[in-house]
Parts: sequence; structure tokens; C-alpha cells
Amino acid sequence: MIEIQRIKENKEEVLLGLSKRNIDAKQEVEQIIALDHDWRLKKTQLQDVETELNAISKQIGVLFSTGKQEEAKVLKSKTGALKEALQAFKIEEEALEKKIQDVLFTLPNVCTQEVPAGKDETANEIIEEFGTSPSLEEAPLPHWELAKEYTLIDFELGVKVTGAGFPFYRGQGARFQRALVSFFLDEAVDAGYEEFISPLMVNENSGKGTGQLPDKEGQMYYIGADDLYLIPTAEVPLTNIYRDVILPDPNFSIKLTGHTPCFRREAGSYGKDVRGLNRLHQFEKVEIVRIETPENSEKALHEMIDHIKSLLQKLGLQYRVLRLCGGDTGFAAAITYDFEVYSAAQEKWLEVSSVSRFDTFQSNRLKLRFKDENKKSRLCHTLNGSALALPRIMAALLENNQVPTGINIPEPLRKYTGFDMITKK
RNA sequence: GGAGAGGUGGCAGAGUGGUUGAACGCGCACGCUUGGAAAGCGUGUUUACGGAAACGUAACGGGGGUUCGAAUCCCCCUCUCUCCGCCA
Repeated sequence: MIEIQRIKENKEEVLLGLSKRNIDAKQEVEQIIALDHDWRLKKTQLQDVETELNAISKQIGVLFSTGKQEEAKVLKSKTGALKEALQAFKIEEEALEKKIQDVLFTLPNVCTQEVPAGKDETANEIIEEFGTSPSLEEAPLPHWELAKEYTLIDFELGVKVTGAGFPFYRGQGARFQRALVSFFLDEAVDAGYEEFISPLMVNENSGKGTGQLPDKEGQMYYIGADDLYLIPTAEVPLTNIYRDVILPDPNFSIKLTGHTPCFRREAGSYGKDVRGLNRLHQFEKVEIVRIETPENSEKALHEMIDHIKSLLQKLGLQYRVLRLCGGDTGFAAAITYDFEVYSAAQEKWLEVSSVSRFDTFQSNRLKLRFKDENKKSRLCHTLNGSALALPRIMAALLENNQVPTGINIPEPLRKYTGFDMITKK
């Protein structure tokens, strides 16, 4: 959540950043400032009473130990009223604090200066395009047709065993996916990210830490019997490694990566956009996560962007980079860049990566801090990005690399697949 | 799942109702000492909030209770360890 200090000190900047999301938060911001003022006042009053009560208790202790029972009794009788006052102040103070939290929780992150204002994806800015569409034979097949023809993915089996959106990958399809995962992980490790295999379920505190809870509760699968959530992305377990951590000095740059399945309920999705691999309840993704000082986070963001570009270029995919407008930027992000690859058979752009800077929005919830040069605790910046999400990359590669005799495997993947081309068996 | 033991500062580990935010030790930082180092000596060394500061308040796994006063007593939850059971 937004730091309350920032709201107080840079009210206009906060309002401007939120306005890019089409949100007028003037009322909430004023309310928070007023509540915070009241809370401070109440807190001081509360502490005054506590000070007095502590002093009396101390005196009683001394009196007892010196055998002055009578004097102690007199003092004791004075504490009743104070305790009542203490209770009252405490209740008021806690109520105020909760109210502030409640309002704060409703506010999304403040968008940065470069984020374009706008309501939906039509306002996103295309900032870069790379590559050209492959020249395919007439009537290229969409990936779900190719998947059937070469027995790569079985959607019907998934429906039988689990339900829609849970496909089986099989044979060369399974191998192809595994090759992509290995390639992405190796590239990340080469770029200095530490590889993790993480839990696939997380507790409530972790969900809150990265901002999925409470605002996206309905999007996660929930295991009621054990009070756990299936992860919607590796971002959640990876970032939460650093929940409640204070890094001891300002010279750090934490780079994590992990490959996990991602589980998303995708409530309300339907239609042709969900055809084939375009939208699934379970899919695989390699995620990269970074924890940086505020001074370094913008640089880190661009390193991540460059990393993703290089992956797409090595795979020979045509892509474009979008800077999302405020309305399309996720709740916790300050700025987000999306990567889309061109799917030649479907003739459309598919989102394959989303890279975001969260500034202190997550770390404020996570209580993830570092000691600066003056040994002061400051909140870290967190960032993450997909590098990459598997299904749509697979869809694009299948479609774009189809030839009459099969489907060509991009060169960098061949050492992982063990074959150069997907063929009919 | 059953039985027992336990969760205290960076670590190790005292502390069973009173000036204990917490002994002693290790580690760490700074200083003294030294040609330099070690040893030695001294000082310091949790976090959050309020405050310009002095200082104050809170926190001994989490939550609640008893009490003038709780790390210490009571209740609930949770986690760890040991033994048993089960098991890829």
C-alpha cells in the first residue's frame, strides 16, 4: 500500500498518479490525512496515561518491597480510573488505525510520471516493435489445430480429468514445453538470477504481502481445509521470501527466478479469447523477481526489459513492447510494460510477459526494508516480470514455425528438445 | 494422526509476578593499546510508533485473560524438536 508519509508530504503527486487510473482519490486522501492526525493525537494521549500508570505501578512495587503495605493500598485505589481511561483510549486508537488501514487498502499504487492516463488497453502506448511476421503457407493452422495434428496438447483429456483450462501436454508437446522452461531458466541464471523451486501454495499473509489479498481473492484457488491459496504466479512465494526482512546494508541487488505452474480461476472469462492456450486455469511460467534500493529500481526495470527482449529475439519472435496506461496497470504496480508476440495464424498479438515496478507498494505490506548508509530503515523496491509465460509463447512458436513437413524448433531450443522439428509420428 | 518437550536480542543462553528491553557469553562496530597484528581494556550494538530533541510508549512465537504490575500465572492458536503411527 501507499506509504502514509508520502500521502501527507506529496499529496498532489499522489493524486496525479492515481488520476492516471481514472481514480479521483481526493476524498480518500483527505480522509487519511485527517484520520492520521486524529490517530497521532489519540496515540499521544494513550501514551501519557500509560506513562502515569507505569509510574504508579513502579511505586507500588517499591512500597511493597519496603513493607509499606498501607501506602501501597492507597496508590492502588488510584489506578482504577486510569485503567478505564486507558481502555477507552486504546479502543479509540485502534479504531482509528484500522480505519486508516481500510482506506489505504482500497487505494492502488501511484502511477509514475511516464504512465499514460487512460481507462483501458486502447490507451496503452506501443513503445517498440521488433521483427517481422513469418511468411507462412496459405491458411496456416492455429495452434490448437496443430496441437491436435501432431498430438502435442490434449484439451479434451484435460476436461475429462479436471475441467476446461487444464490441458495435458504430451509427447513432443510436453518435451517442447520442458525445453522452453529449461531455456528460460538457464537464461535467467546466466543473467545472475538465483533459481528457486518454491511452494505452490501460500498462506494468507503471503497473499497479502504481494497484494493479491484482499483485492483479488476471487482469482485464486483456495484450499479451505488448510487455509492455503494456490499461487497465481511465482511472484508470490518468491517475493514473500523477503517478508519481514531488514537487509543489513544498502549494497544489495537481489535477483530471484523460479519456474512454477500458475493457477488462476479467471472467473468470468469466456469466448474466443480463451481458445486453445490463450487463457488457462493452470499454466507454467518462469518468473524473475528483483529487490532493489529505490535508487536502483529504475535501472533494474530496464535490465529486466532487456532480458525479456533478448529471450524473444533468440526465439525469433516478432514482438512489441507496450507501456500500459493507468487504467490497465495492475493494482500494486507503479508502472508496467507488457510484451506481446505476434501469432501469425491467429493474426493477433498475444501477451507473453508483464514487467512491473512496484516501488514501495509491496514492501510496505511485506515490511521489507534495508538499512541505508545512515543505518536508517527504509523500504525496498520490488519488481517482477514473466520471463516468460509458456502457453502463448508455445502457441506463437507452433503457429509461426509451421511448414508443410512439420514445425521447426528454434535453434536455441534444440539442445533441450533433442529434435529439430516436430513431426507426425 | 497419538504422546512429550520447547519457542527470549545477529547467534548461544539465563531469567517463574515488581526500577528486566531483558544477565553472562559469542559475534559485530568504534576507540584505547601496538611498529603491525593478536590478546587486553573501554564504549556501543533490536524494532516500531510519537517527539526538533530530551525522552516516552509498545513488543520476549501469535491472540485473549488475571493483576496496581506479566518474559514469568491462566486459556486458545501456531510453529519447531523427540518418540510412535502413516507414507512418495
